[in-house]
This record gives sequence, structure tokens and C-alpha cells, in this order.
Amino acid sequence: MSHDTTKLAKNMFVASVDPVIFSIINDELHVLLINRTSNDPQKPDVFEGYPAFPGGLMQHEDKTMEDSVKRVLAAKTGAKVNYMEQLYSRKHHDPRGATLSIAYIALVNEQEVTSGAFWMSVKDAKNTKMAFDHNEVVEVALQRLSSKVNYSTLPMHFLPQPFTLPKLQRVYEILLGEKLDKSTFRAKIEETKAIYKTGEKIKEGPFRPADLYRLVNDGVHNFDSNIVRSSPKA
Amino acid sequence: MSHDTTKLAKNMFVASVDPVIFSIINDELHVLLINRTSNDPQKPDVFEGYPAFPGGLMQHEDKTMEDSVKRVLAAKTGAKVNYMEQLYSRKHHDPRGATLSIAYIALVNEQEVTSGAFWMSVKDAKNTKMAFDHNEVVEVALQRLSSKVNYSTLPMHFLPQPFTLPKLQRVYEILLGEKLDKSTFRAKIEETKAIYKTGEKIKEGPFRPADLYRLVNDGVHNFDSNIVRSSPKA
DNA sequence: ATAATAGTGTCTCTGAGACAATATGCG
DNA sequence: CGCATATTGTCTCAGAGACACTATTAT
Repeated sequence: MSHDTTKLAKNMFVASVDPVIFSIINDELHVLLINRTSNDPQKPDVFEGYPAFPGGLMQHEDKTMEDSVKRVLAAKTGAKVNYMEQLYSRKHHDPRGATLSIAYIALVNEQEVTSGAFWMSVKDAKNTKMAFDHNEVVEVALQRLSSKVNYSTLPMHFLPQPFTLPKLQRVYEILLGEKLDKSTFRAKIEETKAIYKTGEKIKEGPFRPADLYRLVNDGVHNFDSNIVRSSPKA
Repeated sequence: MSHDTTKLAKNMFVASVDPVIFSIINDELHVLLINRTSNDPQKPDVFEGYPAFPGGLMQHEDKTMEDSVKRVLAAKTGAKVNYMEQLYSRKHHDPRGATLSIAYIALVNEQEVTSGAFWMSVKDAKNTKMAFDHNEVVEVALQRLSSKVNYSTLPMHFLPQPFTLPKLQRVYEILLGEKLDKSTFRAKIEETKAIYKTGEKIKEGPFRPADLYRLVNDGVHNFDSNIVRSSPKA
């Protein structure tokens, strides 16, 4: 290191990443939380025990902020990230001092989540006092989510692949909070060219089987420069 | 301060704000730059003298990141911020160590800019090697700019108020890089309800005078949670 | 009157949405 | 066949775009 960190410490900051992890469970949007514990076990803080995002401190070893998110999520939830997008950054006034926080929207496979973290419905989260400014961050994340439903491929990352169009339509309906017309929905999805028919079908019940689809260019394309996808297909 | 900064210094970072300031000058999009000088005069760095955004280090005294932007811009360019929107944050690997940078898109009054800073056309900026990752940041800012032209009020903040619809249309045309139809343009602007006719007119030449318009709710409304406007109207 | 630009009206065609019809699998 | 859901087709209407027309001012 070429500079003296202690000398500059007055203008240095602790930085954390706050991943807002969404998943649709039982036809309802949920967010993944942990019960906060202080970083310093000697000094529990006022938010001790409150629900919080499964975030953590950035480290110099993390090459990028996205690496921080991956590392922290793996540690606190055991899950790999399917989709990640930067939300916004802000300067905190923690009980313990000033910190910078970078909020992310991320999607993981619900099944991969192990002990320690838990899913709470967004409805409940809105009525629950969370740690730090996390209630506000959820609000912003929800706004971003709904604003991006209609012009991005974000919603398509909610489902494990391959998936069917009826399932995907259900995702859109939950995110938008309204019923959609089958025909119109399919036409719009079609024109995005974002998914393709695998040729296989799946039987979901005693009726006509549905076609299976996969994302095109998973891990590659990027409208939005803030989007980062991990683990591109081999 | 309740925690020992020197002890935690291994996970602390210097943070800077990078405002990408746009303005339309001579019917061409320009970006505001300074020639970089190292923060520590004793240690000039490899980017010494390269064009850079008029940014600077965040300080603990800044209540918010937006306060940092305002302070730094006032110091380096003398200009007040008319519009500000967070772009994205990233972890740098400077010659001098790891820093966090938060990029902003901002708009100022061209006339307020004093010595020290200079305007460069975006065309030229693309062909000029800038300090740090600033070339890439400009690219992302331009993408954001064009993607927001059609569904936000961002372009309306390029003009000093009051302004005329022909002037505003010109702004849109420059941002989009294509001619627009008068009638369609006016209909779309009308339906946003974002501006209102002042009732006054302005003579721009030997022909019919144009109606003057102002922004509704300047300093108030926010589609995008990342938007912050300074100096709301008194 | 003519020129130049501001502002408004008209027509057409695309495309989204509502709804209908057909397809497939299971009993 | 009859039921349930998947998938595709048809009709209509609103809205964007192309273009034409009117308005206002100065010379």
C-alpha cells in the first residue's frame, strides 16, 4: 500500500452491501431476511435482533462490489446468485458511525437457502420494523421491480429453467398485481426474443402439456449496465 | 466516535463522487471536465493532467452523498446543481489503493461554470483518454440518458426556465439523435402533465412568437427514487 | 404578399387488449 | 366424449407517426 490509511482515516468509510433478495413463494412475493447481529460481538447495537438483509461488509479482497454480494450471500444464506442488479447507494448514520451502503436487487433459488435466513412476505415486511433503513430500501426495490417488469428480462429470472409460459405469466401477474391476457402476454414475450422453446413439454396435470422455455444468452446480454449475472452457462 | 478507525482500517475505503455533467451547447451534447490533479500534491499519480469529472472525496461532514456532489461541484466548477441522479457505484483499483466511487448524472446551468472546468463534446470525449474509468462511466451515463428520454422528465431539466416547446424538442432530438414530428412530440409532452404554459410568449425572430413553459412541481415529484433535485422553488 | 417558424388538425396503420376458437391430455 | 388447461387466431379501438393546414410576426 502506498498511502497511510491511519492518516487519512478521517475521510475513510466502512462499506456494506445490502442485497434485497426476492422470490415468489405460494404465489406471493417474498424477501429474504436474517436477524441482525452486530459485527462486533462485544458491542451489540440498537438494531440487534431486527430483521435485516443478508448483507455484510465489503472487504479489500473483493475485486468488485458484486463479488462482495456473492461472498456475503454465500456465507449468510448458502445460496448462489442467479441475477443481480445494483439498486442505489447511500451514506448511513449508524449508531456506530458513518458507513456507505450499496443496495442490490438479487434473485436466488429458493431451495438453496439454508439455515439462518428466512423468507418474509413483502406484505408482512412492510409492517415490520427492520434494521437500519431497510424498510425504505424495500420500498425502492419494489418500485424498481415494478418499473422494470415491462421493459426488461428481470422477471424471467424468477423461475428456475426450464419454465412454462403459464408459470411465467403468473410471475408477471404477481409482480404487476393484475391479471394479464394470455394472448397479449405471449405476444410481448415472443417479441423480446429473450426466451426460446426447448422443444420439450411438461405435464402439469390432466390436461394439455405446456411447452418448456429457456432464457437466450443467459449470463451475456445487458441492456442495463448495472446488471451482472453470475455463473454463465458452461 | 465509538469505534477505533485505525483498527478497522483494513476494511475501510476512501470514497469519491463522480458527477457526469451534461449540457447541450451549440446543438451538441457536452460533458463538463477538469484536468485531474492528485489529491496529495506530494504524490502525483499516473492520471495527472488527464481529463476527469469534477468529482472529489466524500467527507464525514457531508450528510448525504448528494451533499458531497453539491459541495464538490461548487468548489470545482462554481455551479449549482439543477438536477441530480445516481448512476452507479463501483470499486476502483487506483494506483493509490482501493476506493469506492459513486457516479452521478447531473445538470447545471452552463453559464454558472467558472474557471477550472471546461466543456468537451461527447463526440470528442469518446476519443479522448480520460482519467480512471471515466470513459466507461460516460458510456454508461449516455446509455442511461437515452433510455430515460422517453419515460422521464430528465430532458426537461436541460433548459433554463421558462422555455419553449421548439427548444425542448431540439433537446429531445439531440439526445435521441433523430428528428421528431412536431405534432407527436407535443402530444406526448402534453400527456406527461410535467410542464405548464405560463401564458407569456417570447419572440425568437421575425416570425410567430412561441409560448413559454415551466416545469410543474420542480423539486418535488419523483418517479425514480434515485432522483434528487436541489434548491426547490421557494 | 411573402417568408419563416409556431401551433393545430387529419388520416393511416400498427399494435395492444378483449375475446373466441382450437389443441391436447386424462379419465 | 367431457373437462381442464395450453396455445393460437380474430376483431376492435387507441395511439403514434406522417403530413397538411392554419396562425403570427417582420419585412
